[in-house]
Amino acid sequence: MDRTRPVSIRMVAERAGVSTATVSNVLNGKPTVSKGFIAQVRAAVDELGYVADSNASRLRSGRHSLAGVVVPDLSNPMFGAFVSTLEHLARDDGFDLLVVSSANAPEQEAERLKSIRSWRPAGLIVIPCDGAFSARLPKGGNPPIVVADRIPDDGAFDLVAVDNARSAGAVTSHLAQGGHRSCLVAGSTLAISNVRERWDGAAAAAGAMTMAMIELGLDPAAIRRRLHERLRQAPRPEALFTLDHVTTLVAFQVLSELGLSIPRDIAFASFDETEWMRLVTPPVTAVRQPVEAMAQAAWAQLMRRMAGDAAPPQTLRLSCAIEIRGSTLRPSGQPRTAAA
Amino acid sequence: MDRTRPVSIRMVAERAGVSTATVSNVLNGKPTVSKGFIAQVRAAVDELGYVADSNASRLRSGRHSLAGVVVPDLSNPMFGAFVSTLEHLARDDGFDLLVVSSANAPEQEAERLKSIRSWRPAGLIVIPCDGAFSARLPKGGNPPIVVADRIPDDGAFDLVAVDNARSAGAVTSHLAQGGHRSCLVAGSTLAISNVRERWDGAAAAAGAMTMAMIELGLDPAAIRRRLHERLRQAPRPEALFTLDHVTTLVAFQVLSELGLSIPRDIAFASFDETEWMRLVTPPVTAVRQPVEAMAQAAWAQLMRRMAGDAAPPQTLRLSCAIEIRGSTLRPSGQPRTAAA
DNA sequence: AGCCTCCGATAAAACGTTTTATGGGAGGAT
DNA sequence: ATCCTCCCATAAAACGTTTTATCGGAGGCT
Repeated sequence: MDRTRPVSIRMVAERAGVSTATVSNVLNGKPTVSKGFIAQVRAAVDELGYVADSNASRLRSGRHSLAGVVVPDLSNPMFGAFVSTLEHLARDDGFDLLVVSSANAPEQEAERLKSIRSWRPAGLIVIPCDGAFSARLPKGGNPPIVVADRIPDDGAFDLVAVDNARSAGAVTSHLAQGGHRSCLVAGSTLAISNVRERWDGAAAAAGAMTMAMIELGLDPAAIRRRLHERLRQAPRPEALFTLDHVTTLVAFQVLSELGLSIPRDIAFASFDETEWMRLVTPPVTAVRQPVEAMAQAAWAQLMRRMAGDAAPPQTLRLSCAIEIRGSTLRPSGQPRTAAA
Repeated sequence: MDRTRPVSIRMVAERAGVSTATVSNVLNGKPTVSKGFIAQVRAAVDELGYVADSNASRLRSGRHSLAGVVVPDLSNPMFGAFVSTLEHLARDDGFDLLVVSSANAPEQEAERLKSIRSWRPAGLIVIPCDGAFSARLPKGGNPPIVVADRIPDDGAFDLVAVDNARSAGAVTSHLAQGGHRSCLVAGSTLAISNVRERWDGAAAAAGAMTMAMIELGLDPAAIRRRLHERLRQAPRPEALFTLDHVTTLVAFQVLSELGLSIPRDIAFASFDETEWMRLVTPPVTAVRQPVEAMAQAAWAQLMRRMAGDAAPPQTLRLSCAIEIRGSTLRPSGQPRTAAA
């Protein structure tokens, strides 16, 4: 409200009748200050509502308490949950978080990385928007970086991700065992390592089931158009497996628009669960990613790096839970041949 | 990766064979530098990958490029979308965003406000966790603050919110006109102005419909328990209107667990739409809040304040869209008396 | 009393910038 | 040739901290 210059350590010192050095010593808990002065300084701080300027503090001491987070899109609930978890962990360790979004656009990611570096964060946690991440890293002393969720094509980074291939494979073999004979796998783009790994894993576990992959892009309108087109072609696949959040959402709507009944006309499964998948009827079979655990692992690793750990880059793969639900269960007694 | 001290303006100056002042002048586009030196400096900057330290810069120049955001919970998609929009707007105006979450807890909010202030942001956008917000503001020179979504009980703030009462009233009268004779309104807590305003608005527009309000708290487990309990009591209300995101989600599940069919056994409407409400069958009637517009208005107002605008605090109320869907439509021809 | 030690407080330097004030050199006018 | 003006570059101060080095004084010892 009041637009005056914020109180500085000098004003506190003056009010307490001591030097700025003493104020600093009190606030940082140095044991060299006498009882009386401690009390005086505390009083002055309270009266003035003084909070030390973290920037100036960092400038002189070199001790950072700021970390940066770069995510593709904050409005995606999964990334929201990721950042939220991170924020709490960081807080517990005394760090604040600078959050930027790359909007899934490589140029924007590059620019954000540069601008975030101007704050000299002690460390960075990044979910890159595609595999070419390391080329966009500004050269010149970068802080420690932990890459999460999506794997860059090159570069030596600490990585935290999920076992995409295994989980996708589990879904595919579940579908195959359910008697489905063809499966369309839909994802945004193979430029994203997640999608690539999921497709590879899905294909590898297909068994006798016929598999096809379709790349739909990142724009919801385009996804919708392309999927409409594909699903109207004969023969229609007996199962649809969507590999990421946006694709799943649009696909579910498209199925409904085409009047296809799940799972009678087509089975439906998704990577990346969101809450609505439990709420619809039938509920949707989905791979639930351990977002909180991923955030936790990423932060823990970053803390180690910030503390000076110089071990070689480490990769961590977390396993997902497969939630089998009604959307992939064969309607009892209905032989598939009759429906197709 | 490399843990050396980041390049400073001094190294750039040395490499370019000029003084630090000249480097600064080049980078800030001061017109007083000769062509030749500009080129030399640019080259040195590129070679070293130099990015000026925003903190040191701010310290000397007094020009800030950091703003703070305080939200109750980043994992709530609505707040995620809010922050996401804010982030893009801020970016366009050259600001970075420090994001903290208060976890809907007053003490945490107070602590976050204090810690965020240590970064000396140029301005703050806050969604408070309850009405007592102004009491938690640290005293002593605060930056301009815009409060969004929830209205504090006191204090002179710029406010951006939605017309809760009118929108809730519209839902209630829609229910009444549909022939429902009793309605249970469920919300987290009346300590949140939104919930209070929505309840007031809903009650005011009830007409002949019997209204009851139930406060369920913020904890999902407790919400679930209390709602189960209430809905098993006779007489069961003919309609359920939930006033916030979490309550809605839990309520929808509870209805399903109790085996109640929507809208035959009970009509269902929600404030605060999320994407799944369009996906379930029947789709859920909901009030859609203009989250992006709210973020936009909040940021615009904050920009004005940061530019020095000293006009008296201003309140903005944005209007919501009411999405009438299947969950509140009377099953055709079925007289309600037969169902109840 | 004289000396040494130690404790506690402070003055001043340093961090990486921007800005103000200063200074030097080139060129034009007398 | 001398002087005056610009123009462009720089030295130095300043921002709000922390830290190092200094300094004064109280107390204990001979």
